[in-house]
Amino acid sequence: MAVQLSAGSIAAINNGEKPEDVILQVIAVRKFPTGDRCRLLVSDGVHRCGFAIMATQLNPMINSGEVAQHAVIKVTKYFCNQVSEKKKMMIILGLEVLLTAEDVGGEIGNPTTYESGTSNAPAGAPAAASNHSITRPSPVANVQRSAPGNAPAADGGGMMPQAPDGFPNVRPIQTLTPYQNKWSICARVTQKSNIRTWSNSRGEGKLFSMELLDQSGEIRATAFNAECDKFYDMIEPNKVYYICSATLKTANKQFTSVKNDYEMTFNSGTQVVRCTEEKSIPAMQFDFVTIDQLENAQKDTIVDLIGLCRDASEVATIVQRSTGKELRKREISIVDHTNRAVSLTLWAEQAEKFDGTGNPVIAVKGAKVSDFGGVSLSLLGSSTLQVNPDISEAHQLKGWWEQAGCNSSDIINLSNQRGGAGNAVGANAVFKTLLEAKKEGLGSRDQPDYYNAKAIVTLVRKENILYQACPNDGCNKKVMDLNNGMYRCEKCCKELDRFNWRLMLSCNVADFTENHWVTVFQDQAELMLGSTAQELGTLRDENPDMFQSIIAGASFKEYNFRLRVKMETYNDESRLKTMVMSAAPVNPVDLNRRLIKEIRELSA
DNA sequence: CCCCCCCC
Repeated sequence: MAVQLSAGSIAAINNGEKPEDVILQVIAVRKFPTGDRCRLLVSDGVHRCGFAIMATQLNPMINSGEVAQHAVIKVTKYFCNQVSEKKKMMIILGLEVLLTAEDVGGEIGNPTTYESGTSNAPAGAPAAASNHSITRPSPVANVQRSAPGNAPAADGGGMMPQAPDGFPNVRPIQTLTPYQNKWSICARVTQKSNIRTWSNSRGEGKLFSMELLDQSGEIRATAFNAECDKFYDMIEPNKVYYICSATLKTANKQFTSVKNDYEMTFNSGTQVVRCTEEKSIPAMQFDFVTIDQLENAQKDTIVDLIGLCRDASEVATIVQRSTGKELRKREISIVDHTNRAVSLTLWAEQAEKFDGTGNPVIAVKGAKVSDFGGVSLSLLGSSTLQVNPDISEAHQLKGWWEQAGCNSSDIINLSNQRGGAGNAVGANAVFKTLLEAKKEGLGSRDQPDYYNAKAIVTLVRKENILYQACPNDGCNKKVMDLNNGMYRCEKCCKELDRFNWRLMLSCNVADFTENHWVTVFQDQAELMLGSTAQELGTLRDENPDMFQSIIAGASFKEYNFRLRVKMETYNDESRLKTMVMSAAPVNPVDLNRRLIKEIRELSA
């Protein structure tokens, strides 16, 4: 066998040595009853020992079956925790699989169970590891020896920065658990929230939270009330800090995408000191998806994304339905080399400060996927936005844009600006048949329901499709013709000498299950009739035949509709009203794209 | 001790 187990390394590690690149055989994999941590029973050919814990970010290797019983692994990065006086834990932060379970097919050698306190490797086994710890003295380890009160063996092979005075030894974030309290970390703040207040039955207060990153992993930390005041100003995003003495508790995965079983709460004893020797601490880590991958992303997924800002809207004010609060937002359209564009909504300060001039590269961490308009993205309080980050992906995108992207005529927008079913790309768009919508009772609650449906226009009611509307900006209320060349708007309380024609169609739409009457306003109606309201207003009197034929011509076309259903009460009578939010013609190009995709999936 | 993250 070409691969040799690191005989004696289990004893060496338990004796406080730190051999590098330890080659071990996996004897068993055990899942912890809580969380998703895994423990390995490993063998070095001499001893077997269940002291190895896998960092959770390595779990994919277990789930994929790479790390399985009998596989031979090389542990490239690890860290030791002293659990009790005689007991150590080896936390595996990095490993390579040298031989798969099939390659090996059984247990190598005849190892005996390692008993803590056993002196060295038995005679005959090479002391594979001991040289390393002699040739690579660790400054942190030296500090430990001179400070016997501290927990020993906390350096992870001499890679950890030196803690400042009064701080316990620096540990990798991945090794923190609620069961030890003598630790420091040296971590970069990759995300910092605003201060938020809360008030509920359990009380009220304020807090801010942050995400901390080092070489081993990440953790979320929260500072409440007094600690919120104490640390909010000093903690700056992207800077590196030593942190010690905070409370650890199990993270509720429901509320966070941070990859750690635990999270940190600052307490009155928590200390934070800026670290300026920060080179070894990684910067923010992105896990970018390309925009074409969003077509198949589930709604509410959290994603990292990088692309060029091809367009940005002005800041708009909207009213939050639940609270009546005014919110400010800005929509920006992001493109990447997959020739796809997606809309990203920025909120509040981020919306106001954003400057899209010059097509900057936008890197976003932790944006939420929404099914609005097909697929779109929204920033959350926990998201981070970087403009023109100095990373290779950004430079590549800039190059793509200048060479090809800016001239590309075939960029497909996954988010329809009209806010509707769009091109109906995106498996997440909720499509229903008209019968399903009816059976599910959509629109029968207080709030409107929205859904997408593919349907054919069967009939457009000819009567009253046009009305004379107030031309004042954003008013569009029906005006009263005073028959003296003047038109009165009751909303604006003004008499004006002109009006705009506006459309309000009543259409019957049908799919193979059911038909509904729907109302279609201006923009969508113009699209469906292929004429502007102004043209139609003129034609109605000047060329009634053509007017009629335009209306007739709107029938028997197929659309992906975005529909809004709401119960409306008029004269004590309640009935469901369906309104067309958007209508995207089902065009052959999109059909072909979807067919090709479906065929690929079927043949895969 | 929060855990909301909006609107079309």
